[in-house]
Amino acid sequence: MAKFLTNREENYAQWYNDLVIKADLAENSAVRGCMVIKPNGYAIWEKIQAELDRMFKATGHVNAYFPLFIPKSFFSKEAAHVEGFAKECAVVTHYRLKNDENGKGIIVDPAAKLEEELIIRPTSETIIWHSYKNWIKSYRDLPILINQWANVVRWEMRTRLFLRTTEFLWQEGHTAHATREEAIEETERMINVYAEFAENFMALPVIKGYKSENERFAGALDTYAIEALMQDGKALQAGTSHFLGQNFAKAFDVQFTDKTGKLDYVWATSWGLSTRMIGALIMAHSDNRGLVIPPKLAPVQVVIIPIFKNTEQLSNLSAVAVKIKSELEKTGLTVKYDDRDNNKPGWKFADYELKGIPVRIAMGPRDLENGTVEVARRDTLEKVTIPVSDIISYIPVLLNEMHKNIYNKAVKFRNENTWYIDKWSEFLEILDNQGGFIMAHWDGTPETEEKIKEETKATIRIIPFDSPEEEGKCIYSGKPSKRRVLFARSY
RNA sequence: CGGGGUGUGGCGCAGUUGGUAGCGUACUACGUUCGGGACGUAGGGGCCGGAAGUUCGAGUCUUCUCACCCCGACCA
Repeated sequence: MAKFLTNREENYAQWYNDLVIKADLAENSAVRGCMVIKPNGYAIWEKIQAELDRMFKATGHVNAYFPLFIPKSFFSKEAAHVEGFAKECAVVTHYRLKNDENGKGIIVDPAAKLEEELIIRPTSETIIWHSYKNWIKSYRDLPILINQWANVVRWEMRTRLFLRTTEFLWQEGHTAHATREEAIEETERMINVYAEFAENFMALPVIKGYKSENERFAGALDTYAIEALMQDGKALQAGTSHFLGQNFAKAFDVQFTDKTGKLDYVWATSWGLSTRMIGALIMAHSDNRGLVIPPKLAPVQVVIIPIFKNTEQLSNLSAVAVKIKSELEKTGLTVKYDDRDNNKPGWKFADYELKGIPVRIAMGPRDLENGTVEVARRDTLEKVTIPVSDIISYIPVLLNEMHKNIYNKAVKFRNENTWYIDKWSEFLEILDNQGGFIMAHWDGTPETEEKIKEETKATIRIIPFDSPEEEGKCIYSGKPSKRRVLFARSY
């Protein structure tokens, strides 16, 4: 096994895996490709959930829940959709076990075979549209703006903690609209929500854009995505929003009567964001000391550590610490006071750095005498000593400042690793050396994209919304192109 | 599914030409410590991933098998 945090350049994947495990976020479970999300990891997910949920509700959405199982027949109604997911589905075929007559233990009871197999949802479009059919008769029933927090299963060949697990947690929004324009507007609205979330809460700069035809969601007319750059130069798709057109409405026969009394199919969108975001957070911000959790998503934002020789000193320190804790909590922060005496302060410092707690307040007898505390920030590891009376005003400002700093650092990294390239040789050279985002011209054909993928493993991550029009020649074919697209190797 | 690697106390590892398992860390107790991952003393914990075989004797050799990790293939 690789040594913890020592071989980052040699093997980023291993470094990442070690970090996840050392920081106590997750571990492999007994089930192939599945992970146990441990309390430290789940707490981050809960913060992500809370913020996203707030944003969804602010944009008019409500939560609901649909079944885990999807009858096989539902799944095959939309041709492109089944094509896209067929290869990675877990299928339930029986509903009962029994004791083997030959003493071989528990076996599947052959008599309990399901007449129709059930698919464990890889995504919920089909089962949701089956319900929507019954809910929608008139334009007055629209729009339907529903989100679901759920688990899904995709039987990928290769898995990695948080980034691609067989089972993962996510939210999936499924909306139904009376008009094409309204649905497109919703698709755009939600990709903007995701981008805003990434930047304001994850401190993660992202690029918004369209997916190319090859990379589009199975069954969508258009897929918008946000892409982020990880520290090893690979791209990570962090959230997607799909304009589904009338594909699912037609597949599930969902028609409504419009204002003029005419029948029409409903327009749809879907959008999702998963526990992969935790992976993005880890890979984007962490350093060789461990995690760096952006302050707004940190389950514990401030930890107070007393430095003491005996119980008398501890109780003197505790009196002050507890007061600081409750004062900070009144401002809405989550604060932990760690007065355990089974670990030395130095051990605690290192441990909380590994776990990415944004701010550490240390206080010992010397501070008590001077009426001060030592405040250390995780992002820069800088320490300052300030008067106790300043803490309440100091910490919130510091946390804001840290968010900005972490974000700016990520922006700087991305800018330094974004290349505007016009020569194929340079394209190859950059992929082999430092990686990163490559902005290059493309002739717009799936064939060219496919060939580039075959030769370099790089794909078009996104056609940025804000990519300006300019005349150019395709980096691969030399044919004319009107704008640059974003190429990268990805997870 | 192909290529490579690893399976030995909770975690990280060593174990030579086969001789009946050890180190670091963690854990327990006591004492001394406590401003950047403390120290001493004394303890507890492993039939060496599993199965079969060779042998007087297998962590070590052979065959089979399982699991995990990395690289590919695959991946809204």
